[in-house]
Amino acid sequence: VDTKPQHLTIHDVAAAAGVSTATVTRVLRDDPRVALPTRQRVRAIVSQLGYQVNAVAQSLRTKQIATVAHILSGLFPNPFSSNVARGLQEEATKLGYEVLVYSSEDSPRVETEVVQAAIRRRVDAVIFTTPVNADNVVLAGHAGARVVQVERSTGAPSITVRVDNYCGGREAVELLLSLGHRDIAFIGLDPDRATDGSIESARLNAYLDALQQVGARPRVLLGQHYVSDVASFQTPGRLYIEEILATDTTPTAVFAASDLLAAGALQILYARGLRVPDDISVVGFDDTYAASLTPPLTTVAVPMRELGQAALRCAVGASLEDHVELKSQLVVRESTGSPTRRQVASLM
Amino acid sequence: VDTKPQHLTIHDVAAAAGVSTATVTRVLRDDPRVALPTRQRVRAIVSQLGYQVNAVAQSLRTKQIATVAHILSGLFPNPFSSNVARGLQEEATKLGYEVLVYSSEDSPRVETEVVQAAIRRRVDAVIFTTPVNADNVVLAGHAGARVVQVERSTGAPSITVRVDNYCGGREAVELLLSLGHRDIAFIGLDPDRATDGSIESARLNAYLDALQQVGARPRVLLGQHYVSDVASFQTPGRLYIEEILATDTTPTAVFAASDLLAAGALQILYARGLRVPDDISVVGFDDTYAASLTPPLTTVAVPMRELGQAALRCAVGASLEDHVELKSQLVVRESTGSPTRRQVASLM
DNA sequence: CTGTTAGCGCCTTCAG
DNA sequence: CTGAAGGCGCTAACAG
Repeated sequence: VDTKPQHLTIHDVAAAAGVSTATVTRVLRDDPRVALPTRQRVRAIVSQLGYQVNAVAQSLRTKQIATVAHILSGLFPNPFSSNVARGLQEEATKLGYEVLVYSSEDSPRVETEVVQAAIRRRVDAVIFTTPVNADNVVLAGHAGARVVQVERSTGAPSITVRVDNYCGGREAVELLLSLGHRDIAFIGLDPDRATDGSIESARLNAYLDALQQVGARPRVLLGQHYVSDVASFQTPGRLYIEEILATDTTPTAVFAASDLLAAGALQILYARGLRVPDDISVVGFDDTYAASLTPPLTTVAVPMRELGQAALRCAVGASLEDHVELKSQLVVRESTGSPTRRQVASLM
Repeated sequence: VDTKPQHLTIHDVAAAAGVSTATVTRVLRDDPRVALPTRQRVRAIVSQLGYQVNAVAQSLRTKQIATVAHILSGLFPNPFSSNVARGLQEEATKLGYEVLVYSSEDSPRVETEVVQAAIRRRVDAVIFTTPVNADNVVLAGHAGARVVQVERSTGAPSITVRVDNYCGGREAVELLLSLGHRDIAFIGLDPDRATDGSIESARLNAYLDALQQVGARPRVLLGQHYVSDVASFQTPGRLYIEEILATDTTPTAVFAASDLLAAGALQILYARGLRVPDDISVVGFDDTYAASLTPPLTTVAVPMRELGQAALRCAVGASLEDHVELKSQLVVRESTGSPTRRQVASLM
């Protein structure tokens, strides 16, 4: 390792093999019209020299970029974004694409900048895992890139990949109902305060509809306490559950709209000496932290990786549909059980 | 939006502005030797047309790639990798670089492939957050890229960025000691079974040394149960703590070599009806899951984001040092307390 | 089957 | 201060 090991070019290879550069390219690209001996000789030289084509020159010439941009929000890293990113990665590798990752840092200005950077790179597609500003998704589209919005989306038209939150919510609440619970509280973020409240609405409506169907009275606690710091995302869960515990009758179950909210709730319940699920059942949503919590949390698993995979497939045109909707899955762990006699008695 | 909006070139801009392409470039690159009126006219055309330079052509010509490759292990996504990735991202944006993310999937073969892909792209640097095979880091170096290994490293020489795990471990155990604990168990992975056991060793040795200094007897439970599935990483923690609880005397505190292990331990403790920290104190390591656990876990915070930032700075030559070592930080939460009379009595 | 030629879009001497 | 010309490394006609 000396100073700056200049990269080899096809000219070097051509010279070493005693052929023209055109022949080298043909061998590299598996063009059949090259005599076998020539082919072998070139191959030998290539591997002997350790030559690697210059993908930059190649892209310029062929206009094949084989790269997609993945723009994450400022929330990254969180399990959701990370898992989506991972799925995307996997699928990209599988299909021969590479991924440029950017973060919008939740700022429209920064988002514009990264979209422009992606455009300059002439990426084939721009995938937003939580876009900030509709104009930016339009901008990406105008530049000729395919555009995909994952889970959350602005009004801007594009391919979308999301999960059926309503259905997942129904399953969660219906599990509680089937266990015998009738006094079930809901804690979640206020749909109207979120950038795109559709996820929050779906989960909340699923809860309301499920209760209504059996004539149970809802108890909704919507987050006024929005906390943007990932490190203290449990805090709202703690606050909501405290409000609930301050009422005359404690519900027999709580449906938290996210695992993080549930985590906060579990902490308070523990501090108050209430056992889960003996004294109160808890269900989460996402299946991000669920398995690590105490007790292991029953939750609705969002197929994060699959979202990423689907997003990539759409991004490179390997999918027929333009609007994919994936199903969530209920995962029953140890935080749910039937209401005990004690609880039922206290309700009378 | 018609069919395929051809990208504009510098020629289009030049024609529209009635100047040569050379002038357009100069304006774009803020070359001072362009008359003000000309400059303004070109600028106007550029923004009016929405022209964006073709970074591919630009890179080919200038040989400035301004891109680094970040190769993650198959463990990704986990909070560690994700946070490192995030720090890297931030710093890259700040310094004008872009990041290509790859995953080695823990396979030497795949790792070789992604390193080659990075080389073909002529990236300025290759950053490994958990390299698999030393040959691949050598390969990257041979190709003229700067190479950085984060936290774990193979024997191959390169820039390294890591954290002082020994020091962090000492602080954790010394906290327990200062609280009055003398019977402290250690649960962790066996250093000899890890790819690069230096992290595991450092944490274990810190524990052993700290106990030795006060003459306390160590109780080490090393993981024979290695689980590679992220979804069930709590499992080992559960198994180890069960082994501990099966002994005659229960320790008054447990030092878990990672938050995930601690999470598993907390779950078992809860199931057995033991209160934390009243009956037993628990300390973790990493500060990944700690804040979400029940009770909020006292742990040693690893500066993951800072690792990523430092890695990027080293990767682009913006750092003076070639071997960075960052300090961890003890974060005291609610899982630690003094041993109670009951515990002390039971030890007699 | 193989070589020659002409660019991809941009930047950078070198002249004017 | 501005333009013309050449070339980065590779590929795709087009000839032989």
